Amino acid sequence: MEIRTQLFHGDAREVLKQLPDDSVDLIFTSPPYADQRKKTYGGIHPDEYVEWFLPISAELLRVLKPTGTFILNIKEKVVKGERSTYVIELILEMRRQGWLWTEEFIWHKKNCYPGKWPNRFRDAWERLLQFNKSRKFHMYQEAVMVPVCDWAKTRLRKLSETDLKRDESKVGSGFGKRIANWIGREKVYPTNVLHLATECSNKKHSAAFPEGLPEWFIRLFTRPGDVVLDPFMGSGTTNMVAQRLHRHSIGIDIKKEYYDMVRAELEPVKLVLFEPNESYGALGNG
Amino acid sequence: MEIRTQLFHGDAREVLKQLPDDSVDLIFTSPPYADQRKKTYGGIHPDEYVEWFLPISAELLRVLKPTGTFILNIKEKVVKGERSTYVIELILEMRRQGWLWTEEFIWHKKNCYPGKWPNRFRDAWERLLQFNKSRKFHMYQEAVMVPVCDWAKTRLRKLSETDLKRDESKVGSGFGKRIANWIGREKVYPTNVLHLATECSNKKHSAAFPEGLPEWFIRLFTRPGDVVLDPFMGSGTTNMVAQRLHRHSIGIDIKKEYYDMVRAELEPVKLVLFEPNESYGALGNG
DNA sequence: GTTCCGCATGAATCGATAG
DNA sequence: ACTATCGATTCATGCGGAA
Repeated sequence: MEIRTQLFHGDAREVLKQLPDDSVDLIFTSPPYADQRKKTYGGIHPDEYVEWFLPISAELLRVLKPTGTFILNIKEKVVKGERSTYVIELILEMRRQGWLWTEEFIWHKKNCYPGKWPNRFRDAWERLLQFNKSRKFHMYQEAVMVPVCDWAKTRLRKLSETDLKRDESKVGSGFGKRIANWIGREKVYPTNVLHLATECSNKKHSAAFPEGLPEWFIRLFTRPGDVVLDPFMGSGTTNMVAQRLHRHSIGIDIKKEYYDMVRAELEPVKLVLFEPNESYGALGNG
Repeated sequence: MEIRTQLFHGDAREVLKQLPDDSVDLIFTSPPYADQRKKTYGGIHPDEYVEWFLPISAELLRVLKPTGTFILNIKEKVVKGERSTYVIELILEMRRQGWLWTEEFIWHKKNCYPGKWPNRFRDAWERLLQFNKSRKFHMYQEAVMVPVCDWAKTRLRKLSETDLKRDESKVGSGFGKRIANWIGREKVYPTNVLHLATECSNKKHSAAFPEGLPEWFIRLFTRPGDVVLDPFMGSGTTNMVAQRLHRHSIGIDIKKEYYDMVRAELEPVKLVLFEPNESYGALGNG
């Protein structure tokens, strides 16, 4: 099967208008957090965040198939000692827009940012908000089943603590490279808590989230040949994983630097490129 | 030190009015969850939940010391395939009431309720919303420090007692010996994710949360001799832990059956009982 | 080819200092 | 008074180099 990876350089608010209605199976994205990443993106003030995001989510609602799913990775920052409320306000506003707030997954970050403060602990989790267009959405639960946890007993004696620890962290995601070893064993369905480590000091590309995160949701909500969209692709993790899993994908980023980087890393034969100075072609469904 | 445990039988909305201003150091509670079935005793309809809770949170704001903390254990239900929004609406309304939404802890339930649904996974987490009256609240972080590396802690908890007590000579791998080494290691501050198992032990009454949950917050936000309040005490887990940790505590429940049960279980000499037909005495501060 | 050890690096947050 | 910038704090992880 020929897999297309379409990259766009431009503002998500504008580029999304070029995409046809009901054409995407999964939207997985991690938009710039409020006042975060000022150097790379502009940095949106917490008070303006909902207002900024709503036009985008309106377009996302339009391009998503009725059976599709939108996963929004986000976490509110602390302002003056309080958690900001823009994320929960966004949930309420998106429901008014027509979205269904189906579920909230938790990404439990195994290695969170260090630090010590007198009034709070380190923040070790982020939200993965699941929105849907209708109650009848596609979900392929078997694709993310995890082995039962009796493996530990058999491996405990052989492995060093270091190996044990590292294997375990991968088991939490269900996507350790040793997963092949567990094929044939009894498997169970996962929960709505994902236990992954952030990928730090990965020199090639520093992503906001580990590959295991989009991988889990791509497996869960799409099949090979489906279309995955990330309107804030950043280093392109979502598109890279989609390509590896044989899903078509669309990536958008406002930063030329990211656009160029992802273009260089993804397999060229599968790429379809769109730049602002070109005329946008019609996009077919996957 | 003489520790008082005051139990009230009655409606929290009424009983709380009897408590003096600025007299409580920590409120830890898990209120009755919303229930769609209107007939259910004690259940509040999701649409009426915020309206029902706000008068109570107003009283809680009054009785809490300016340096105190309110921990609200709650999780929204699924209604017609969607997560209800009453919890996030409650956060917004409580802020308007004057509360500061300081933090949201996650209780990651190690063994969550089993089950399978076509469109969602098992729910393995609950919210622990931290509200404060002012930005200067007491926090005793050293009381909840954990051994280095979360995996070490997890490993320790997972091991059975025999594993821990086992003579190192019997363990060819040296695993037991290494466990002992970790115990003496340096400790670090925890994160805002708590990884506790639900208690499925042989308890007569099923508690909404394990003892470890109130214990962690009681240690974190109070010192011995401080006052802990649970306006929906249920089986009295919060008060039981408070008593064990030498904190004064106040428990309220509308169900006579719970009130009687907790009264029977807590150490009688430390109890101060209040029933609706008695005149409420003045309550001293801890 | 393993195992072990050292080190850089994070979607962070606070408090102080400066405009 | 209010916002902007900066240093200090802190720890799990992956990577590279050494034994």
